[in-house]
Order: sequence, then C-alpha cells, then structure tokens
Amino acid sequence: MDAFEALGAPTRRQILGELKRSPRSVNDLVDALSANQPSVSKHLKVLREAGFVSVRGEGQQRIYQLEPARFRELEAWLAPYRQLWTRHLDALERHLERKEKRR
Amino acid sequence: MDAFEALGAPTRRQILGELKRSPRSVNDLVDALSANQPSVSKHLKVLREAGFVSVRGEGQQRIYQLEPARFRELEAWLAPYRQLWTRHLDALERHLERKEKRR
DNA sequence: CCTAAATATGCCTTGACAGGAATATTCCCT
DNA sequence: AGGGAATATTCCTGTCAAGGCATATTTAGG
Repeated sequence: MDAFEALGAPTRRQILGELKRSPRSVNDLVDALSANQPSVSKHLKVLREAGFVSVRGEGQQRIYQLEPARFRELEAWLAPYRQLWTRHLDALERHLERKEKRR
Repeated sequence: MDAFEALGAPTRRQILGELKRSPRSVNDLVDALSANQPSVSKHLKVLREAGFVSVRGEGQQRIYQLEPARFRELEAWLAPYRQLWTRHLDALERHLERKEKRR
C-alpha cells in the first residue's frame, strides 16, 4: 500500500494526529482513539510499512513515532501544485492594485 | 469519497499531474495517460466531486482544470507536520555547530 | 432533423480493505 | 519456568472501488 492509500483511512489520519503531539504506545493510542486494540495495531502496521511511523521497544511497550522523511515526500509532491494558488494570489493582487489606482 | 481517498488511486494522481501542466479535454487526458475513455471520465467525476478539479464546456469538449482550494486544504493539513522536519533540521544544525566548535 | 464526435453513465466482475472477535506472540517480572 | 501485561496476527465477513465493456447523452455542423 503506497503513501496516499495509507492516508486514505480516517482512523490512520487520527493516529498520525495523535503521534504529531508526541510518540505513543499502542495502548495510549487505543485510549485516545475509540478503536479496539487489534484495529490500532493493524493500522500502525500499515503506517509503518508505508514509512510514516517507526517503532522502538521500551519495556513491554512499543512506542510509535512519526517518521519525517515520508512527510517531506508528501510536501515535495504537493509543492508543484503550490504555484497554483500563488499564481492565483498574484492575479488577485494585480486586480486589487488596478482597483486601487482607479480611485 | 473524501480528498485523501480521491488521491489514493494512482491514475487520479496522473490526471492531476497532467492538469498541473495545463487544463485539458477528456480526450487529451485519454491520450496522455494510457487508460480508456470511460475510465478517465469516471476518475474525473471522482476528482470533481472531491473538489480537485472543475469543468467548463467549450464547444463539444469539456475542459477540466485544477481547483486550487482543495490543494490549499491539503497544504493546511500537512502544515502542522512540517515542524517535524524543521525541528529535525534544527537539531541537526545544533549538532553540526557543536562539532564545528570542537575543531 | 440527422450524423458524428466527445463525453458520461450503467452494469458486472474481481480484488482489496476495514472492522470485529478470537488467538498467538513477545517481554518483563518474580 | 510461570504468569500476566502489552501487542501482534489470523480468520471471517461485508462493503466498496477499479477496470472493462456496452450504451446513453450531449453538442456541433450540415
């Protein structure tokens, strides 16, 4: 499953939202979200295989945290589209300027 | 289908990639991608309903173009994660500075 | 009005994924 | 080594989306 598909499931975006605040154990995530433990574990597996999160063992817990690299790739994908709205804003600006000069 | 799911299908990302260059008719997209026409039309429908593209009729053609608003929302979603790697870079910078001072 | 071009829609099949429950595994502690 | 906590995996089922094909719809032009 590729990066975009991985973000398709709302539950996984919720998980990322939680991990954005701080790294978490699986049980912490289970509490934060309202999902059962196997479900969370499975979603974490998907996110891990998609490169969005990594794990480290800490005692008998497994702590998941975000993996910046994947997010940078998202950013890179999105970047070329950004000029879409900057161009848009430029046009708006020019438009406003013309109005300004007219009064 | 929500925005992220809409981006899940590779074919749809290809379509967006084409439309990024310039607005296109359906047939132009069919040629650019290697997909059959009904498939392209259906993907365009999904993208339109997800707010990524808009259409205007021009003669007997339908010209599709990107819709900036939806991309801005993606940007907004991604923004909070951006500090992930800026923090990362800061840490790297401090690390390098310490190394620098030591020599 | 009729035809052809451009596009959209309906239908069907196949495959994949999410959710839930039960069970398996791993790891720590004593 | 045994027990319990934390997590992972398996199996099952319902649902939904993608692809391919046939067909319907729209629109321009003669």
